[in-house]
Amino acid sequence: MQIYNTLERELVEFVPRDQGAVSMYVCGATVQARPHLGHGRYAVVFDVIRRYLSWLGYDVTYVRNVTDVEDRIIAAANERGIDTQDVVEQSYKDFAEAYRLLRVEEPTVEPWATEHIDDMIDLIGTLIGKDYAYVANGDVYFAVRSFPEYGRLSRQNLDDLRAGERVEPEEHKRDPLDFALWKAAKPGEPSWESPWGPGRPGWHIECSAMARRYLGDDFDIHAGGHDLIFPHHENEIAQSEAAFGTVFARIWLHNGMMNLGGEKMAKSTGNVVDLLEVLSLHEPTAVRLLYLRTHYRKPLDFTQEALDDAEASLQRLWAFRRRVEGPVEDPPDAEAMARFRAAMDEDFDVAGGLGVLFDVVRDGNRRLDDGEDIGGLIAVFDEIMGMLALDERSDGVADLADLIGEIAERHGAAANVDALLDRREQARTSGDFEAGDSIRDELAAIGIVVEDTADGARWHRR
RNA sequence: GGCGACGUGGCCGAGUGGCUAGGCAAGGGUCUGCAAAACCCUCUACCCGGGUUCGAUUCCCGGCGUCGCCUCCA
Repeated sequence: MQIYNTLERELVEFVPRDQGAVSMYVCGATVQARPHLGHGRYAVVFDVIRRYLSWLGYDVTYVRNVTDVEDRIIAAANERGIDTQDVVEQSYKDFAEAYRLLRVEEPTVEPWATEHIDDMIDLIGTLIGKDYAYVANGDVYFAVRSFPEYGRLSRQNLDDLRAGERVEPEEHKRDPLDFALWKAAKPGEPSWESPWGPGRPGWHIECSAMARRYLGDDFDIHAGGHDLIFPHHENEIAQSEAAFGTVFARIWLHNGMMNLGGEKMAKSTGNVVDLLEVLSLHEPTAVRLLYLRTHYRKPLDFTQEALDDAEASLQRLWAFRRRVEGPVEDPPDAEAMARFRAAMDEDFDVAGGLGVLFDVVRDGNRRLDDGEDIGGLIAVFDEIMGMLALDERSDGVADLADLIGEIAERHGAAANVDALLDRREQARTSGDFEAGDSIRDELAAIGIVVEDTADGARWHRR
């Protein structure tokens, strides 16, 4: 299997540290506000990579952190006049709900930054002890120029960086490029005791501390958004490798940004689409498919057309599966399965894999029309759809039963769709098409599509 | 200014040194009381200019364009 490693800027053969197991760390969200579409993308894209590795048989340890102490959380709390804890709690709930709707699997471990302050303090102490970091007025900074490898990930030359133009006046850095490991407490901010006085951790240190705690040194995959390459991931490498003298992460994966109107979606610019809103207006699985249609490393422009497109193609997939009832016993068609794997093995080319899936659908439909048995293709289909977690709808329309009940009452049927369809059939055979059509229309109005087939009427949700 | 990515048919979007990716839309058809849904068929593209090659959308060089990072960011 080949994976694109940002560190090398090329495809590398994947060889895990421990045979049969994969250790993976993903930079999760800073819980400061509601998630936008970009957050959904990183979550889904790395979820699929994780699922694929598991599907291949690897025992995957998947760590995704929660940043619950950070400048923007404090800013959000001040702005709204509430406690930082309330900001964190609400935002975390929103993220969790979005992940659930998108069918993102729970991480193996979900460490919270504030629960690992001791680990961070230890790490900072080690860095100071090795002269990679220094204390200044209660702050602790990492001395970038003490780490010769600095800039390797982002291909940046220290002298070319434009940092320093925005150094805050209260900072006491020796070099403008130095970054904070520990920030001295300010009034009204959450703080913890430390050997350097009360304060709170800088942003980058948490990932170094938590990744090491749960995955050790030299773990397999570190993933995150493309915008994290510099400075976040660059700084993580510097901290970890300076402190422990070992390789931090072997492979770095970065997902492309979600764009809106051709420009990056980011809260700071207001150029965002609210994720939970989209998920409430559209089938979440279609949003998942939207993310998956584009290779994870490329930018993805969000448009209504693109989402409608994804929704329509998802309907095609589901419609195919509806043509064959129940699970199949047959072994998956080997050729199709191999084509799918070949695509996925080349840097997780999910879009290419979806092409294989649609080939299976077309081929399957054709052979079904000819009255052939297509168990082997259905098995492939189920395998792939299950692996990608596209196999079922994921919304929570709870009041659908009530709506069906209302319709049933009007037509004197039992309160379920099948009874209504029986009713419609009676009406049609007695020539009362008006009554029959009315049932059909009313069901359509609540999102239930009636299909008349050679074997009678069937229904499904739109 | 430095670093980097990308430019594929109406739209979206994989991939490849020579052999129709795929999806959506559109057009045609099958089915049907009507309709819908569903299914089938059709639609042969790779920014521009050089170069390498028997042959380039695919490799190399240059240009143009779009975007990202260099400040918080998935």
